[in-house]
Amino acid sequence: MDAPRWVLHVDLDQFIAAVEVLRRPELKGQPVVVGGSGDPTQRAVVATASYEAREFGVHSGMPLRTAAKRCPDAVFLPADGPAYEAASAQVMETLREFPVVVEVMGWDEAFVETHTDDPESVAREIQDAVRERTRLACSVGIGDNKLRAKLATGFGKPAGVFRLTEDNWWDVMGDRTTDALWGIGTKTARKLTDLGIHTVKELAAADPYALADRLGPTMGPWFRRLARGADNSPVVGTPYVPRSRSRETTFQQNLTDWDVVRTEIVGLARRVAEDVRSEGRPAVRVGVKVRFAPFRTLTRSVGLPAPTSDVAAIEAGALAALEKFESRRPVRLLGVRAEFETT
DNA sequence: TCTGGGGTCCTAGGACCC
DNA sequence: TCTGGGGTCCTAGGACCC
Repeated sequence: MDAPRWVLHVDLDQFIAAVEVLRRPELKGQPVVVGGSGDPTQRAVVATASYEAREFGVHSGMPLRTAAKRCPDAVFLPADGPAYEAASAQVMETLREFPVVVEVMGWDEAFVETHTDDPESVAREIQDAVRERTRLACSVGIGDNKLRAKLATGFGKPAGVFRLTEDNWWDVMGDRTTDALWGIGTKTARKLTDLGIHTVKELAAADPYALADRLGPTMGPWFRRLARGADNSPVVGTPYVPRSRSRETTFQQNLTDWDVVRTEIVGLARRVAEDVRSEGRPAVRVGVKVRFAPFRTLTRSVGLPAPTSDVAAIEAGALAALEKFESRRPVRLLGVRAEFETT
């Protein structure tokens, strides 16, 4: 009677590039690179590259300058946040029309929990609905939990469906390197290699005490559970409650005048204060981030005397945090962050 | 590879208190 | 005052993700 629980992970294909191609059909089939202000000589990185651009080795996170070297004929476009937000909202609205729980994970992805005997059919229906409503293609991962659904999506791209469960976990994942797991990056993978652990299978069988010793009491055992595909976290449909709000800027030319640094911090603090006000909850702590040239990043923060959404108080907090820095070396980036109370 | 912007969570050291 | 042990809070940094 009760149909089994399935988690679907819905992920738009080359989302940002796809939105751009929709409003400029002449770009279809061309290498498109979106990021920064669209000027590849600026300090900025690739937000999304179309599949055609990826053929040239261009990928997200890569400096635009590098992308331009690898693919000089690519069309470079500025990132247009509001346009992507609008497209994303349409997609999420479409998902919510199904009798499912939707957890939004970002502009271009969401988890969907459903109870059905035929998850592939639900996945296809979702793909059709999204394509019909937004003209965007998505891939869907099907899993018996969120972790497996998320990893499954990668095997379904582009525009496909893939199911990853306890049954095929070892066949699909066992021999892959540990960084194939969601939550293991290059740093952790390297530490694991030092322990003689290279593959998912090896991590799953590793000594939990050795892992805890090297990677921490929480993270060590958690990585081992990841390698087994274990995850009992729920799909959460309730609105997301942010823990912090922040603003930061990388300057095209490093700042050398500390008066200018102070002015910029005040500007960022005002923007953050606006975000705090619109959040409707007071901030309890304010932090400042400084990236000195060439690339050393330091942070300092202060607790506020009392929880507040007041612009002047947040400004004063940011300036107090800034005063904690001793170095006056050239500055590449400045950021201001406000933290809300944790409940 | 001359390395964005917006987030989350964990860890570790020192301060402080009993 | 040659000095233990445990708990908690604050702060900075690191890793990861989209």
